[in-house]
Amino acid sequence: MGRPPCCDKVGIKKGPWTPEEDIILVSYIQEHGPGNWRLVPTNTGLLRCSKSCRLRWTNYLRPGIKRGNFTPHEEGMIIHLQALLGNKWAAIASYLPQRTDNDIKNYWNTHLKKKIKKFQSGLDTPLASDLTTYRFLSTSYNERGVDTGSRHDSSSDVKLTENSNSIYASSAENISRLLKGWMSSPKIDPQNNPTAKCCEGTATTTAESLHYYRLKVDQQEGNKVIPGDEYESILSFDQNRNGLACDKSSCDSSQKGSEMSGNDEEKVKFDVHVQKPKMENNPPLSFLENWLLDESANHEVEEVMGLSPIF
DNA sequence: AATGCTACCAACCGCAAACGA
DNA sequence: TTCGTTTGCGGTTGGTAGCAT
Repeated sequence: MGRPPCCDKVGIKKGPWTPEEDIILVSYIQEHGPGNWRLVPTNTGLLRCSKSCRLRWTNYLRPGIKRGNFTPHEEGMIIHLQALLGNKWAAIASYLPQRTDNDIKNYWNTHLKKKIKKFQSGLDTPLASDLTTYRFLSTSYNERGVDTGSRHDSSSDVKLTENSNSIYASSAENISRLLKGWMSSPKIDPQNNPTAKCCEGTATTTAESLHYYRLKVDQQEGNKVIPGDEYESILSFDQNRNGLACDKSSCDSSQKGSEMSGNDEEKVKFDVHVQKPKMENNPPLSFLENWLLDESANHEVEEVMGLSPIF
């Protein structure tokens, strides 16, 4: 027999909160501050359990909460963060300070999951109003091993790269930057670390807490993320260097490239398996904050939170 | 107008981590 | 170190509004 639920006590009210209850709770918290939730029902006379009081405050009454009407930018951030972090709603919410984890979770379950499903099945065509979201769908899903066919190259990203005013970089650039940040400094110097010249790619999250990186090394165009390509070699995360490591032969683009393509354009495809860095030593996702801020660096907040000027 | 279906979201539940004695 | 309590988190549920038939 486990611990009885806190809300099973006799006389404890359940269900939607009334405005009167809200006022009582807010008044109490204004006076005493949030916390010590166990005392809240006792001191206020509310017939609610402490848990319910805390939830009501954090998800609804707390100041600074923005409700409803998720902007395309917010949608994009949620999609992207979900792809990186999984269903860590609290962590995702920390990057959207005006939104609660519950709100984000609800929005994901009711809107975004469907959008992604549609997108993956190829049934949906990105509309102008949805372009920002689709941008993130591309970066977050197309390169993670999900079979998305050729949509990545032919649809949203084509439009993106056509417009230099885009507030976001292309998928490949974004992911490359994300990865750089994820890997964290010190950055490996390719000159001194010949085995590390392919340390850029795309990140996805898997159930095994591994991050799979797939990239194409192209001597003409530089490193590029490519979706849906074959894996050619495996690289691992080097904890000591805080970067990717691989054997030199598998990184030898000329050798591999000629084997693979047999033409002048030498390309090597890598699949990079990277162990997730330890969180306690590596502040989680601080790079993402920087990245998100950087993405909007040339734009007013209102502009970024609304539609991109390309629309 | 009545009924059924779907989407949405506030709130609940259970688990686990954090905290403190 | 142990154990009880508190807090935080993520999954799920249930009520309700809106729409279709």
